[in-house]
Amino acid sequence: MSENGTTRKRDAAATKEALLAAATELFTTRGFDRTSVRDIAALAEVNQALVFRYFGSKEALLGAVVTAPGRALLAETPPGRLLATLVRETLAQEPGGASGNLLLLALSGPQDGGAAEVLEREVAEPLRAALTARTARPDAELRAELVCAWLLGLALTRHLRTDGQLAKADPETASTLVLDVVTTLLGAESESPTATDR
Amino acid sequence: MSENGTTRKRDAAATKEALLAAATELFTTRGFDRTSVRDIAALAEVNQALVFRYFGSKEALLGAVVTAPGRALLAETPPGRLLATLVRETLAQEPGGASGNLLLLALSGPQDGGAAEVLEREVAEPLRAALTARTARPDAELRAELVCAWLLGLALTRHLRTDGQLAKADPETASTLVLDVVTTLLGAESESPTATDR
DNA sequence: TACCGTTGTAACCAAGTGCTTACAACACTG
DNA sequence: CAGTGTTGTAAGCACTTGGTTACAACGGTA
Repeated sequence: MSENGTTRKRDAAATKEALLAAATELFTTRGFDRTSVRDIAALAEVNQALVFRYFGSKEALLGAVVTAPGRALLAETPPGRLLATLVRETLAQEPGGASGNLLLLALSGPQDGGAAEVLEREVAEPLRAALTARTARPDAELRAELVCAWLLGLALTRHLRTDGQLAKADPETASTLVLDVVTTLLGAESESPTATDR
Repeated sequence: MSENGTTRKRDAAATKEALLAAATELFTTRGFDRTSVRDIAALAEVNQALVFRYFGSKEALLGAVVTAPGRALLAETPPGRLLATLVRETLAQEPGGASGNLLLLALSGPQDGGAAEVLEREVAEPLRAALTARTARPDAELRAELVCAWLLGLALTRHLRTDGQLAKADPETASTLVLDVVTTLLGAESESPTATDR
């Protein structure tokens, strides 16, 4: 029996999801190492042994947490709109919010087989491909990577500098500014640079 | 006596520095939580209790580690050259190297009073000031922050994507590309955009 | 009803953590 | 020489960690 004296309802799917939600919350706010399996289980109101039953290990739980949003984003966004969508969503995200935390979590995690790899495979790589395809320049790939780097920096800046200009500015204004420059960098093959990627 | 049977030479300054060097090495490669005080002491070939004698706590050691390079860079670079210097050094840093690790360490650390704050105060803030001063535009501050964000993204991309285009490309080519675009963004008040900030 | 696989629980383990403390070895000063 | 403050050492404390295990409660089936 749990601390309240009753035995929990038997619902594997529900407890698995509760665990996943709690882990996402704690990993993104405190980081991986500063979050214990017991913390996660407590927040999910679940016995800590169940983490190992359902996910195998703490590390695997992290994998599950970090894989989900990447796949979701890629699944629901057509490749042609990736750039504009990402720029707008990046600059519209709440400063200090969860998605920025998740990004940092992924980046500072283990390089191989970890969160960063998923992010690279599921988001960055398709994005670069889409950007590269837009231009005929010989150094298209480099330029695409420069743009991706900017996107990364923008996301982190918006997340970390909660009272900076980027956080205060109108998302649409900033997006336009960025997209203009990006268009220049990628080679303005379009006549209406502000409406690219549509 | 230490493990080899002898007593260590008495040199407070030297052991303190050895500790600092070892901590920098381990913190940047493994991260803060995955590095134990005993690990640091072992690498420095010093008794672990000395960490607490000289730095007070593990957290304070991190502070010392992270404060040093920021102050050094700002001290030896004239404000007018900050941008060009940073772009060039960022794009010339060895992929996967120490400075990128230090950056990630700072960003994922605690927000308040931690490494990120020092970095902001000692590097980012003066840089933004220098960039803002260059332009008469009303949204100069926003544009400066966009540039800083790019710099951050570039540093991280170069660090993390060790076999990406940015890592492979000629640093000077990439720098020129970036500086060109940045000059456009900040308003091309100069006649020779590639030689800005000199 | 009896059975059995699934789900949940508590107690536990071995290893490691940051940090403290009592003490020994040394280098100075008088 | 004795006395004193500094530097280094070993042992240990109190606690947390990820992970395991033996077992109880349950729900479906036959």
